[in-house]
Amino acid sequence: MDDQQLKLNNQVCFPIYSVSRLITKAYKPFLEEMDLTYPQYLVLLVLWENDKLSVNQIGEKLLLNTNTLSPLIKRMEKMDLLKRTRSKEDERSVFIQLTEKGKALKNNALPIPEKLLNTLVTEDVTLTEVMLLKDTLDKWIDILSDKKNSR
Amino acid sequence: MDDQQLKLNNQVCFPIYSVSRLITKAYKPFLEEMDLTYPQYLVLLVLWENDKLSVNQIGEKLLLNTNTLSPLIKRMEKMDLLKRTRSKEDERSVFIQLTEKGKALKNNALPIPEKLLNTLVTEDVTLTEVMLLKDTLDKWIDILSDKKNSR
DNA sequence: TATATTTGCATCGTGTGCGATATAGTTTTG
DNA sequence: CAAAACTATATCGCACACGATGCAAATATA
Repeated sequence: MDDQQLKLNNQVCFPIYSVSRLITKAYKPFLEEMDLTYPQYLVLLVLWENDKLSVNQIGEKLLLNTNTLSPLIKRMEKMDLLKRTRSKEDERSVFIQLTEKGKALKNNALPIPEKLLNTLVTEDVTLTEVMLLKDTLDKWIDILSDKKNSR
Repeated sequence: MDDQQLKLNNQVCFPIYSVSRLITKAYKPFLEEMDLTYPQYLVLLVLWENDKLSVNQIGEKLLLNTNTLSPLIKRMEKMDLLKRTRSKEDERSVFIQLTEKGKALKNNALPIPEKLLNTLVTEDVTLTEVMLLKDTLDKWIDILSDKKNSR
């Protein structure tokens, strides 16, 4: 039987899986200056854009569930990057807000995206190509996450 | 200061990270019929293509280190999918070989790549688009892993 | 050839991801 | 209005990833 599709080199998903890990590794030197992991950095990106969100709201933006976010956010609270406050309107909700230290980190983070882009955009990989890739990935996120259903 | 680049929607790495997790989730229903996780499936892909490899050789193909592979492979040995044999030429090396059960799983796996592709190739995302994406990702793997240096 | 270095694999600790489940608070419904 | 259904968050268990480190075997070098 034809098993060409089972060959590693013919897989589309494997390079996505690998590149994802390699990119996390590429972030590492920049992030560890701030004592951050990549998922923690993502939480900060969300909060820098829109402070005071519930755990769920952060999860919707990052496509992560509370069973991942809860401990992650608690570690960040321990690092004094944010604080957790239970909502008074709805006692089930917990609002996440940046501390001064958390807000201040934004300045340190400003040069990071460009540094990463310099690694990823080269002779071999043009900016146009990267934009096309992002387009495809964004469409896949729509297909694979249940965003559509919840709209 | 301009912080547009720090916005989540302008990030290229975030969709890669998300899609990687979403694809693992898309594999799940097919893989758990065989009691496999995605990384375990990747190890099998490698071994179906080329049985009897050392732990290091598998790691080179999957871009994973032994600290990840060792426990993973031990779990697969416990599931009777493969066996580990210390090399006689070089006592440091451990060869990994499929058991009959491990070989037999290949037949169950044959339809998986097409099923995944049916999920990923739709009205919105053409096959051409997917091929272009794979090209870009493969180039990034070359850039980000140290493959070049070790050649 | 004795010593230093390198190599292949493994273990440990930490931080995710995520399915399953628990719990408390809120809303719906008979 | 009381019971049922739902919701937001948290906890638990398991399986990765990966940096740091350990160890034994192999290789290089003085």
